[in-house]
Amino acid sequence: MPAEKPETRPYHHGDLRSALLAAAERTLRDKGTSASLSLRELARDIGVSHAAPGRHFKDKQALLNALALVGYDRMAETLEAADEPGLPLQDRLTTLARAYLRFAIDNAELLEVMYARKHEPDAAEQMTAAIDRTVGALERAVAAAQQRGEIVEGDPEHLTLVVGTALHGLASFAITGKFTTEAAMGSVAELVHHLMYGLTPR
Amino acid sequence: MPAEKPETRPYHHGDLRSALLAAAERTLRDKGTSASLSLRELARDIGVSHAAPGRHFKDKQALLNALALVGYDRMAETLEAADEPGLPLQDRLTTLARAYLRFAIDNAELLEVMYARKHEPDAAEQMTAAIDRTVGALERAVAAAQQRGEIVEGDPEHLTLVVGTALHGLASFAITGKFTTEAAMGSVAELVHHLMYGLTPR
DNA sequence: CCCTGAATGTAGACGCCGCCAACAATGCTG
DNA sequence: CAGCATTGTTGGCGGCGTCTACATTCAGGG
Repeated sequence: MPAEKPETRPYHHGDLRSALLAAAERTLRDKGTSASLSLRELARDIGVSHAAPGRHFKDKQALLNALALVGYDRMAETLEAADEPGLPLQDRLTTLARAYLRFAIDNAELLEVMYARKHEPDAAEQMTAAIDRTVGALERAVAAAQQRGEIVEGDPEHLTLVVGTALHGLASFAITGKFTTEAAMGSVAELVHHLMYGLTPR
Repeated sequence: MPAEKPETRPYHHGDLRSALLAAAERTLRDKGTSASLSLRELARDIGVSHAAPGRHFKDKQALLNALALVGYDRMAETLEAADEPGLPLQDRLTTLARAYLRFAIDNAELLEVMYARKHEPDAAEQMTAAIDRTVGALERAVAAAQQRGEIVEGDPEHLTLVVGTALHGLASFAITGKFTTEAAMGSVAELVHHLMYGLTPR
């Protein structure tokens, strides 16, 4: 019988790439910001050498990019799961808005990585595609309502922009601490109402 | 005649704190992101020792906080200068929106620092005050229009939120590259129109 | 006018980091 | 099963933020 555990580590991890992304997300949640996230620490947590991450991500930014894509995927899934195509637009938007806001608040650190203004050179197209998928949920809702004559005519993309910007802005405010979670969630219904009916009297 | 310039450096810089902030902003503009901003490099640029910045900012985050406050100040000034209180709300908002968007695009890196979700412990109140001053420009416009009966009744703060979130969201999209500058600027008028009159037919 | 303490800048060190290159173990495929 | 690509390890380089001890300058009261 060997003096030490023989199979402590099989030399090859098996799926180090996924393990790194998972560890990064967990650490991100704990530390609270992406700046204090170190490849060496991730490697330590997982139990591989400090240079091992380099085999899967050419540099730290590459890992952050991959993490952002994971985030977009998860966000799109969340929105698609929350969507209720049967509802009239106002209720449907309110539902989507709540889901987005909830996700943003629960994953604030991940959003920071996703919205970081620095993965421009490459990976930009993957990023764009991921964003479009997210916005798609809103766009479908708006387009459907428009076809039912529920809302004004015009380029659906422009109308979606109104909702998208408001929503994104609200989430930003909530994340950066201008609101409490409750205040932000509580504002959603009224916000959507104003978007639907405008600021001028009828 | 002395062999070397006698007054190359007066030992005490005079206003190192301001010099650091200025250098930081310049470097930020060049490098493009706040992550690659080093106290040691700033010190080198200015010509002081690597530990000198520590006399004015207890750590790197403290410098970023101060930089954020500078940014908020400048932004508020920009908005206040652009505001035209005489205009009807729609035009007034469009003007303010354009000014905000222009500032955001021209100072994208600074905005990244301002909206960073990490200076929570202290400095939070200064930050909040700075943000309120910025939002104040919008709030005044909305309140004035409301008093003139131009727009619906209700808590002005809530109505301002509608405009504020949409604006902030649009700026975020523009900054992170979802739009070109022109596309974003071109969307402003229509966006404000939809905010004023809503999505539902009249 | 100098003396003394507070501000401000310097020099050096510590530990951490990202990244690179050389080497070792493993998996895969012909 | 031989050989090559993949994956992980070790060691090292330079840069970073921060701390401590020390040097210089400034400012104000005797």
